[in-house]
Amino acid sequence: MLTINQIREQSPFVIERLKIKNFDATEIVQHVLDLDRRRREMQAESDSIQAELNTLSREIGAMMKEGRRDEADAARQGIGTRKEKQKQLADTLEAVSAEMQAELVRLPNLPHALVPPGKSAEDNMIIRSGGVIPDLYAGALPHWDLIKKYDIIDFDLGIKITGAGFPVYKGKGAKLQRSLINFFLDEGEKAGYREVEPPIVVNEDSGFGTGQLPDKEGQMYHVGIDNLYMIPTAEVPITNIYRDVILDAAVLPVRNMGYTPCFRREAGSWGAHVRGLNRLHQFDKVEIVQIAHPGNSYESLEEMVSHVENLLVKLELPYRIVRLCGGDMSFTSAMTYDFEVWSAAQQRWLEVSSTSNFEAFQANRLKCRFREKGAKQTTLCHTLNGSALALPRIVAALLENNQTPEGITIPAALVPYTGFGMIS
RNA sequence: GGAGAAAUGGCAGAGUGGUCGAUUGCGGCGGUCUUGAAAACCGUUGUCCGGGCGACUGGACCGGGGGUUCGAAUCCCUCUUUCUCCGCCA
Repeated sequence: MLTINQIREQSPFVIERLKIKNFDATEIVQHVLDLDRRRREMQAESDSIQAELNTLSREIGAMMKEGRRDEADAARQGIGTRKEKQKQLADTLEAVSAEMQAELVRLPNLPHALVPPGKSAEDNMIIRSGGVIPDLYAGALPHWDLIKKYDIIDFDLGIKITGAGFPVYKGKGAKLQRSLINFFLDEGEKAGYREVEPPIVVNEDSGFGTGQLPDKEGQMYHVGIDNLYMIPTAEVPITNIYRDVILDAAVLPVRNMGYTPCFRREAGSWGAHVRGLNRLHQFDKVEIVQIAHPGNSYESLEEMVSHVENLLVKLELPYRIVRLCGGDMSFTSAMTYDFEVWSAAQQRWLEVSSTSNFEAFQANRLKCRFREKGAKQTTLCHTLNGSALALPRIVAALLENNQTPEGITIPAALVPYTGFGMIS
C-alpha cells in the first residue's frame, strides 16, 4: 500500500498518477486525509490523558511507599472518569486507524512515469523482440494433441486423481519438466541469485504482506482447518522472508530465487484460450526476487529483464517483451514487463513471465526496511520479482515450435539436462 | 496426539505488582591511549505513532490478543511458538 506520508504530502500527484491505471482515487484520498487528520487529533488528546494518568499512578505509588494512605485514596478519586474517557478515545482512535488502513489498502500502486496509458493489452508497449518465428510443416499440431501423440502429459489422469487443470507429466514429459527447472535454477545461480526452497503454504500475514490478501483471496486454495493458503507464486514466501526486517543498506540488492509448484484456483477465468497447458491450477515456476535500494531498483528491474530474456534466447524461442500499460498492470505494480513467446500452432503469443518493480508498495505492507550505514532512520526497500520462468507455456511453445514429422527437438541448451535431444 | 517447562532489547541473561524501555555481560558504534593494531578505559547503542523549524518532547511496545489494578515484563484467561519426556511417523 501507499504510505500515508506520500498521500499527505502529494495527494494531487497521487490522484493524477492513478488515472494512468484508470483509477479515480479522488474520493478515497480525500477520505484518507480526513481520517488521518482525525486520527492525529485523537492521538494527541489520548496521549495527553494517558500522560496524566501515568503521572497520577506514579504519585500514588510514591504515597503508598511513604505510607500516606489517605492521600493516595484521595488521588485515586479523579482517575475513574479520566480512564473512561481515555478508553473511549483509544477505542475510537483504533476504529479510525483501522478505517484509514482499510481505505489505504484500496489504493493501487502508482505507475512509474514511463508506464503508457491505456485500457487493455492492446495498449501495451512492445519493447523488443527476438528469435525466429518458425514455419511449421502442414499437419503440425497444437500442443494438446502433441502431448497425447507422444504420451508425455496426461490431463485425463489428472482429472481422475484431482480434477481439471492438474496434469500428470509422464516419461520424457516429466523429465523435461525437471530439466527446465534445473536449467532455470542453474542460470539464476550464475546470475547471482541465492536458491531457497520455501514452504508452499503460507499464513495470513504472508498473504497480506505481498498483497494477495485480502483482495485476491478467492484466487488461492485455502487450507481451512489450519487457515493456511497454498501459494499462487513463490513470490509470496520468498518476499515474505523479508517481512519485518531491517536490512543494512550495504547488502542491497538482495537476490533470491526458488522453484515451487504454484496453485491458482482461476475461478471464472476459463474460456476458449485456455486449452491444454495455457492455464492450469497447478504448475511449476522458478521465481526470482530482489530487494533493492530505492535509488537502484530500476537497475535491478533491467537486470532481471535481461536475465529472463537470456533464458528465452538460450531456449531458442521467439519472444517479445512488452511494457504493460496502466490498464493492464496489476494492483501492486509500479512497472511491469511481460515476456511472451510465440506459440506456432496456436498462432498467438503466450505470457511466460511477468517481471515487476513494486517499489515501496509491498515493502510498506511487509515493513521491509533498510538503514544506511551510520544513519538512525530506516527507509522502505523496493521489492521486485519475476518469473524465470513459468513452465507450462514454455513447454507448450517448445512442443509446438520444435515439432517435426520425426518428433520434437529439444533445444541444445537443455539437452545436457534431458539427456535426450528428441521426443518421438 | 498426551504430560511438563518456557518465550525479555542484535545475542546471552537478570528482573514475580510501583519511578523499568527494563540490571549485567557480549557484540556494534564513537572516543582516549598507540607508529599501527590489540588490550585497557570512557561514552553511546531498539522499534513504532504523535507534537515541534529545531534543541527537544508526549505516547505505545518485555511472543500475539484480552482481563484484573490507581499502577503489569511481573497476576489471570486465551492463542501461537520453542524445548523435554511419551506415543505415532517420511
